Amino acid sequence: MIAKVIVDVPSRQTDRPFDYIVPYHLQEWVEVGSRVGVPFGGRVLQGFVIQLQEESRLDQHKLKEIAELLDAAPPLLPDLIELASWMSHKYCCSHTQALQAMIPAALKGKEERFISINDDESDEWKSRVSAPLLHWLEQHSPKANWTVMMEQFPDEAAEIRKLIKDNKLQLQSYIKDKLAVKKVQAVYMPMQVQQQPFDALLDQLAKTALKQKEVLQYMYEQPQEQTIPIVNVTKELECATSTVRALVEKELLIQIDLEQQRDPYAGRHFKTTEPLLLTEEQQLVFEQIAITLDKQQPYTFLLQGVTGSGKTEVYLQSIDRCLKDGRQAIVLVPEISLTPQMVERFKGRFGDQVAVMHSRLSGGERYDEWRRIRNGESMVAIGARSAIFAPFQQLGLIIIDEEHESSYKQEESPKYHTRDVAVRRAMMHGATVILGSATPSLESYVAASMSNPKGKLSEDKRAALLSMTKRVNDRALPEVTVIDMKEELLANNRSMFSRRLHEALQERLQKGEQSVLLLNRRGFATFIMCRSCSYTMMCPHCDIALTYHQKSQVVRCHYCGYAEQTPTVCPACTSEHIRFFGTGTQKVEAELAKLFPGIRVIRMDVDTTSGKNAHEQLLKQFESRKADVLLGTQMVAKGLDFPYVTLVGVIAADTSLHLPDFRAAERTFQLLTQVAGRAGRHHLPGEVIIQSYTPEHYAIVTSQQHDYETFVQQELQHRRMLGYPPYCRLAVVTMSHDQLPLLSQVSHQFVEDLRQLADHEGVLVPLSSGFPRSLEVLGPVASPIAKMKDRYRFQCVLKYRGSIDIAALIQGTLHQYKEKSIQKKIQYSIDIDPQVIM
DNA sequence: AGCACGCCGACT
DNA sequence: GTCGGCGTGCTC
Repeated sequence: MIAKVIVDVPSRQTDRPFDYIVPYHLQEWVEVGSRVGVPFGGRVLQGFVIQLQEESRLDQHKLKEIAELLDAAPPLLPDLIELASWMSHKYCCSHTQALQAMIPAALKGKEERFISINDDESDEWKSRVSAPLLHWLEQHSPKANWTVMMEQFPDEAAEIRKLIKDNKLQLQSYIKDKLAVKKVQAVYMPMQVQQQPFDALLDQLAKTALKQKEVLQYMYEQPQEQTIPIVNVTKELECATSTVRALVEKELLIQIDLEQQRDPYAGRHFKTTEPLLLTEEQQLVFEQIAITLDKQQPYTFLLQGVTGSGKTEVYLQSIDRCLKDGRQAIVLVPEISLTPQMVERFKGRFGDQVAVMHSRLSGGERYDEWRRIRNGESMVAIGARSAIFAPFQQLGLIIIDEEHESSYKQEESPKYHTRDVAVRRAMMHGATVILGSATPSLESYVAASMSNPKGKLSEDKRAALLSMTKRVNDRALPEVTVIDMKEELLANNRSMFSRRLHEALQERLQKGEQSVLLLNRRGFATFIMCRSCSYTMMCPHCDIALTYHQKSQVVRCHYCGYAEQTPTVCPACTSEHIRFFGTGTQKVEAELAKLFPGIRVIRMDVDTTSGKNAHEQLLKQFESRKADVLLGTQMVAKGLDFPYVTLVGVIAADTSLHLPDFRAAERTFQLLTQVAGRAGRHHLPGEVIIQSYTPEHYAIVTSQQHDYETFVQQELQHRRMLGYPPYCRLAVVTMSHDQLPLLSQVSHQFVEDLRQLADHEGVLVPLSSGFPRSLEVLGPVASPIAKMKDRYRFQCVLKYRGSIDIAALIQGTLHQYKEKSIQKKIQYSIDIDPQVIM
């Protein structure tokens, strides 16, 4: 049998299957999706079997054998292999990158090498190495670690290679996993012992061994061959481990290693909840979803529901319906809103069937949760982005909550968008997708509403828009006030708080209610600027301002890691007026303390949330009313639900409006709408105050009125005028090199070649022409970050429309560069803007 | 990505 | 005359 294997080398040249013979003893075990160790170019590499086929006589003589099988059960299933292949094409990444993204990092094996002395050879070679090396080899063979040897005897590397070639020494290597399964030592009483009368067993113990007797009795009373971890025994009976060991020595007990699963939620109790009675609106939505679930045909719903309309309950009941058919469900949530509150709702309804995967779990915990899914113990996976690859075999439902969130796009290769992958995966399984949001992304909204505006199912469509406009219990949306900060300035108020916000805060303090303050900034960097000469500290390797880290008193580049001490005087003009600028969360905090003496503030930013559970802990403190104000960036806006919050203030709504990003207005609208939903979710009425220098901007006006529809219409008009998605699709090709002239030359060449290829296919037509298939190539121009890690960066933007295989076009162009020197030195990065295929 | 093979400068 | 630089090319 021949296995086609994708080897774990992320390079363009090796990004294809290689053939290996499946050795006889592995024939029963190697499957599509298996992870194997294979000899490749003189070493052993990890690889994935993507196909199996019968041997043909033509090629087998040059083929090598699979060296080892790395897992008892294949970590990947055929559907994921197919999905990976689709991803590698669509997102222009190697197959191995796509495959690797699907399994926990714990399963990324690395080669480990050992060297041993070949016994049956003569001793004459021993004079060819130094005495210390020979001694070391003799001591450690046959498990002498190669890496250790190379570190200790670097000068003798060449001679060692020769000795291996001459068959005096032998090199062995195998793949070692990053993380092993956690084992606990456990004991059980073998049947033949347990069948004997207890007194007969006692005879084998010393009369004085009272503790051993206790243990023996305890084990004797267990059900037949019940395995119990030793720690449990010692805890229960308050005895030492050695006591148990003594019984193992006497063969009264047998010790084994028990695979243990780390349960990140161990010891927490989740209150069981029953399905709630749905409101009329929820019921209508649920019925539509139930129909497609029952049909088991792929379908995508965009569920637009105002904050507080009870989307989660609809999710829960949909999942329940899906589980009843014996199919599994995936729930995706933005990383930041995957809070214990959220987990609790799902665990409360579905109990242990829920597996949770997020970045705050350790590698081992994540691996264990993944294994629970893989072996069928778990039927519901809830997690961030990568949980879309949960290895379920019969997927019935995928839910993407807050589908507009930008964190669903992965920034590193493979640069996939979770939404697109979800729709694709659902197609393969006949599963239903629910995209939920109060403020859907324009591309989803347009795709769903064009596909099916009335929300009625029809046979020929695969998507529909569903909406919920009423809040559960008919609570009113909070009153939103927009303050024009220009007027504050005219009224000689130079503080960052408007008079209105100041009053409102004062009022909450008096009443003992809580407030949330949002500093609307993307990122949280604090940079350093001289107030005298406006010199800004920049990274010498990247075109990026250095960020200031308070804890370590250094300035650091967060793209390349370059760091230096924070200066006390300006390096350019030696002025002492060098200051930290940035998020200003600290500045806001200081001002709050000045204006409201004794105020208790919890600040959430990079500095305060870097620890493992810091984020969760801060929120807990706030929830238990240990603070009056929660102050922070975007992260305070997501999914929080505190009963005593009656005021939400946005310090400067327009800071995110003027970013060089065509989605800036959309992001601002979404953020403002979301924070507005934070206030007054319970019995106390809420108030929202938004401060802005451009209060007339449509993103601000419409968010004040909670008017998604009007915002969309205005924004669509802009997008159409400027030629941006959803009126076209975008792909950005970024190229980088350390020599600017060469980079410029190659990128111009690239654009020219791409145009030529597109023209050849008859699609190089301006978008304005109205042709169904059209493409424009813009650039090359310097990237927004013009230099990174000493490499200059140029980018080309492709705008296109219609059924154009943009990835194939780009790859086809790059493929033309036969000159290896160019191919190697220039680095390419290809970014496909998310597009909803429905 | 590694690692081997191969063709040109500074050393015993 | 050899050691070693890293440019080019291959890995089932």
